[in-house]
Amino acid sequence: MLSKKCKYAIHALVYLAEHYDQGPVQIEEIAKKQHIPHKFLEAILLELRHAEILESKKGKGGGYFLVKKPSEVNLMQVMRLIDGPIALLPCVSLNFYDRCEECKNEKTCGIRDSLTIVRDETLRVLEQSTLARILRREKQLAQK
Amino acid sequence: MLSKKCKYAIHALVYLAEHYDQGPVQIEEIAKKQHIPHKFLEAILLELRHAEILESKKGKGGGYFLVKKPSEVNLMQVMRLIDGPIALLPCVSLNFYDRCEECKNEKTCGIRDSLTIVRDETLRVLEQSTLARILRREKQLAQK
DNA sequence: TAAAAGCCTACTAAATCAATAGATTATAAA
DNA sequence: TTTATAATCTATTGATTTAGTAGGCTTTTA
Repeated sequence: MLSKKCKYAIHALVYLAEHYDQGPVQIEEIAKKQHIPHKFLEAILLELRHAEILESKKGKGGGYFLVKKPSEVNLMQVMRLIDGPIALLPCVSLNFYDRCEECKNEKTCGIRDSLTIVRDETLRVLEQSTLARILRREKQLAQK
Repeated sequence: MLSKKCKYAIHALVYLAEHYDQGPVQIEEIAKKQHIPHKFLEAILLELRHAEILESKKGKGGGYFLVKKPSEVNLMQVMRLIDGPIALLPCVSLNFYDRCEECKNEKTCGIRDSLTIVRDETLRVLEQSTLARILRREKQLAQK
């Protein structure tokens, strides 16, 4: 399961994608609209800024805004950044690989083989899930 | 990520599938062969017994054995049992559903929509990953 | 009847999660 | 140039989960 932090991050990003190219949005506004604790959100947005997904402006009229286009930010990036590995075991992870102590032979491990398929399918879907796509889908669903 | 407990459970089950129809296997044997702490494994196997995947025999010559066929036990069942939800958010879970406090409208949530696809793909693969299939795959990989 | 082997209850140390507090720094407008 | 605004940084904290451990109890079979 995703951590609350990661869920908050996604909601905040979708909100900022809705306000793309409309100038900075204050933490407080996002916090209120998305029901996220202000101080917690502060830390999350800072992390997204360090990852160069967001940028910020201080002082009056300041706030956060997307530096990447909504079509260039996807859930795979965000989840890896906030929660770490997407694979179900470290020995199956692409970005956070760690060898499996139990396995005698990683090459012939049947569990690993199954979980590699899960990983690849998951990555494929998450990579396609851009902020732009999420917004588009929301509008589609709202019309019905 | 899966918990260690869940990883241990899967390894133990694969081991028992290898010894299917060969009488009870003692906890100690599985613990040693799979490098799992004895007492921890005890608790895990008990849980699998309560879920009617395993059965046990007490006393000398006792131990654990599969009651289901290796082709009837899959990773979806085991993961749900040990780690709970497979979906990435509670509001997307089939077996552990919990409503999302942040969303105004769950029906039109674009995040939910993406994660529902991830869930379905993951379930599809995990359900196909039976103990029988894992064993078969290990033999295949070993031959190469 | 004694040894073997699983069963059950309780406890604990360490890590992670979900925040909160408070002081600091940068910016813009008055 | 001051003041209000808003992000930044450091640090601490309580709750929960994870990954076990300890120890006695019960059942079975040789």
